[in-house]
Amino acid sequence: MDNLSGNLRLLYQILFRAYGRQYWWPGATPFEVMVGAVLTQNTSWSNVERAIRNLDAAQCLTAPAIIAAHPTTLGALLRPVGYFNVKARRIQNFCRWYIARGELLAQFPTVDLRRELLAINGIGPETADDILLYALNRPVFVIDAYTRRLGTRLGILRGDENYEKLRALFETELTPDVALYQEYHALIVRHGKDICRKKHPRCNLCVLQANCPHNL
DNA sequence: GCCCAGGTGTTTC
DNA sequence: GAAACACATGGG
Repeated sequence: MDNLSGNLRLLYQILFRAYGRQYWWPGATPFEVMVGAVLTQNTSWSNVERAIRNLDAAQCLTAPAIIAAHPTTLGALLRPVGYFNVKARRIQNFCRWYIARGELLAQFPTVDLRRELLAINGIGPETADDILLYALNRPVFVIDAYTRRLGTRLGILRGDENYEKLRALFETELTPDVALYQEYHALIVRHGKDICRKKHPRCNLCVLQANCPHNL
């Protein structure tokens, strides 16, 4: 576990060389990014895109419209993302907070925003950090299942660390750089989608480096 | 037909 | 407190 800083930086370089820039988050506006962050919970992004198109087509891609919509109507638009009844409630909860915060949002300190986001029913640590990093451009490192899996397979992590522990790990070892955090998380997800778990059950480096021990 | 996906909240032991 | 369960669609 020594020289972790070096490991995390090296991993970033390897991923960047393998995949290049990812142009994340896919979303036209910050608000759309926030909505997408809630909708993508345990759901593939292609399904989220359908739901966002539905919202847009129904003139329902604004916070006031989402709040005003009947939960059943909203649920029908969200059908493609799965858990649509749950997520209808969740984005309404989020939008009520978003409206209440109003223009002052951009000026709030990151720690305060994070605490408030986590207090919303339906916003957990990953969703909160997606919103902070990709919609509000705050230097918060996003941890997800791909991050855990990759770190575990590379032997950098044990795998059972809790969310805050992992976030602290990355944020301590990397300089607080929004562009770096945005790109790093995007690369981890890209790699996670790219590798086939059945072909590479043990090691994620195989597909990145020809000199990985498993390829020798 | 079965497993998984850019999680989170509630219920149960 | 941890562990199990509920939420639900679309793609491989």
